[in-house]
Amino acid sequence: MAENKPITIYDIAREAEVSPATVSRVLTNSANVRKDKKDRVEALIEKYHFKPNALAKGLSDTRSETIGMLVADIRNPYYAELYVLCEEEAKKRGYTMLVCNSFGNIEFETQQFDMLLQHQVAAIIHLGGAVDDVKPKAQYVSKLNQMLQTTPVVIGGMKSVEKAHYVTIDAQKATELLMEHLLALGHRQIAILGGNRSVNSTCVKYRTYQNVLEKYGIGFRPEYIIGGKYNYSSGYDGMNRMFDEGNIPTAVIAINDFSAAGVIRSIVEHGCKVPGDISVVSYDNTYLSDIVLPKLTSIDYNYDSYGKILVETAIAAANGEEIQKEINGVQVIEPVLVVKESSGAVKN
Amino acid sequence: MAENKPITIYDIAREAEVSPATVSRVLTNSANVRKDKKDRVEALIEKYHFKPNALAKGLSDTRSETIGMLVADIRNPYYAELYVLCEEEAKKRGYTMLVCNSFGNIEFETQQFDMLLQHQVAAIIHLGGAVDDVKPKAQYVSKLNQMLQTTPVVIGGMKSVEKAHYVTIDAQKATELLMEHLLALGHRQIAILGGNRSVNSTCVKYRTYQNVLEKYGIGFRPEYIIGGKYNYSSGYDGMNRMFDEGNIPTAVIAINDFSAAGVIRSIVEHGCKVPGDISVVSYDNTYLSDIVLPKLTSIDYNYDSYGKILVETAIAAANGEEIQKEINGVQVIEPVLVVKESSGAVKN
DNA sequence: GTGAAAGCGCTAACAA
DNA sequence: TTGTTAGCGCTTTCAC
Repeated sequence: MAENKPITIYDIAREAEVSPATVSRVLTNSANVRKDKKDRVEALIEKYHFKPNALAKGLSDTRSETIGMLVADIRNPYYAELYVLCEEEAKKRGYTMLVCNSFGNIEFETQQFDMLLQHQVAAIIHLGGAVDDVKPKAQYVSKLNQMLQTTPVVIGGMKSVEKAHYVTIDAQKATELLMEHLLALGHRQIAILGGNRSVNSTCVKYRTYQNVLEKYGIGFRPEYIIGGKYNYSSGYDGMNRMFDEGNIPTAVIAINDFSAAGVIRSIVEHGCKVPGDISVVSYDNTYLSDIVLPKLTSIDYNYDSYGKILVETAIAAANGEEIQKEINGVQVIEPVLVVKESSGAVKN
Repeated sequence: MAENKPITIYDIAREAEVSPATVSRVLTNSANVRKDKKDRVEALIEKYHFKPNALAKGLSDTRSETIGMLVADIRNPYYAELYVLCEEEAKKRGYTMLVCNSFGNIEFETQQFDMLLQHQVAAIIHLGGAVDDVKPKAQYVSKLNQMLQTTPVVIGGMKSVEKAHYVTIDAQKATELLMEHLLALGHRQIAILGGNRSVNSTCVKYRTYQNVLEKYGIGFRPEYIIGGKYNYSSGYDGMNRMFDEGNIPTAVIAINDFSAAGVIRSIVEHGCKVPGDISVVSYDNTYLSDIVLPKLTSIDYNYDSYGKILVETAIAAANGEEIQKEINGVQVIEPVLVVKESSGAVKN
């Protein structure tokens, strides 16, 4: 069963007739080494497929080269996409990503933080879960503060604690884009569906929704705000409820692509057409939005730069650098409206 | 910027007036420690939120407690699901998962393997990418053999190298289930769409498809085998081609849920109904199959036990144990047909 | 330019 | 039961 003892710089050093320190030097390229020695060492590294032990490196270095990432659920394409982009950027800069899931459970979240801490990550990127609470849980805030004593944390969410770094989506702008798009199409009966008011961004979305209605002098109907979760069923159930109660809007804003898919199913099952009878738009523009039929008009966040900013900020913070683009600890991600098939002119 | 020096077992030891070894003992629960000392140590651990440095532990231990996992693309719900289940099982057993993506690129794959090796993972689980090649790439086989000298590898795919462990889906059985389901519904014009013959499981699926046709005395039509990739467009384009060429089957087997979604779009765009005019079934039964409209009849793999087996096997192999359930290095995952909405009786 | 040696934080003999 | 000590594999002064 695979039990060859892995080789070390000592083995290389011995065979190359140099000191371990010299091997280390060529490995890290940290100092000049005479050509011939360097060549000999490199040849042996090649010969044995030698890979320096990352644990030992991390131990002696003090500085680690891995970035921890805690997301709510990697199965959600929103997080998966962001993670992949972060990994790409991290790799480009010589870092490794260590991801894990919190599944929105605060106990679990704390455990995962500890795990990341134990692995001496240089910084932590945290998306989803406790970061999104309108009223942050005491346990989370205290854990966060504790972590911040040793490890910088970059949070995708609204600002809560002073020392952390924030990269926040402009949920207000996102909602305005959606509303203005629908209003321009002639919609006046607009519902917003899914999500929980205790979640910061959702709260902002709901509020902005109301503000825009008011601004355009459109009466606000509480039946048009249907809370829920962030999954398929929540969209499906919510829309079914509107049908059942006879409150049928001409357009629905779904809290994300999953719930939009559920909304569409409900609409179709009720014999209506999207967007012919009812328009459906959503936040996130994950690949789901292109798989659903019709393709979803949705809010994109320019994921490429989002991921890049997260990692850049994490690395900069890990090195104790100032983050230039940060205003009062926050960087803002601009949402972009992507119009596809699920929204159309209001039916007369 | 977060620069408090992290505390160590020495700090704890000093303050508790015991030796570092004793602190280590309570940490690992590896030996009896007198109650009062244990209490003092635990109190301090609590007080300082002390978390032992996983790198140091890994270094001294010789044995690491992390399992590396290399998947083709974590954004694919098939891999994401499996990863999450593996993480769960690993956690239950005190292991940490370190995931990364290969994106089907052999160079990249090799790099990621090296990264995992450097991190001294106890074992590697490898899904997708090079594992699936009908004719394994020389570079892959050589890398695999090199890794196997020090680290056990569990592969989700067909057997290629002797020393590795395999957990293989029974693609033949899966295809038989699909075919028999469609045949029972009266279909005789069945197409199979998407995927590449150079991929092992796909190859088996194609072959079995032909065998079943033959067994039932149904003429095989080459126009009904449409290769492609494993994504949405490949399903969409492939189905469009069938319409264009006038080869319109009454049922389509899509290589996975993504391509099935594309197939459905094409069908709907051509004014036909699923399953009224054309039935569509697929492999994998990821959550996509429930989001698509109609919900996809699909092949499930009992992911729970699949993930569990992967991790169990990895850990057992890491500990040099025999894998009981293995037959000649291979464990087989039984596919299960899940009938939903996208398949129905053939149209008369 | 290069080697010797100390140290990163932990575990695991080995003594006591 | 507990402390002392010697590593684990690497980096990094500090001399030379």
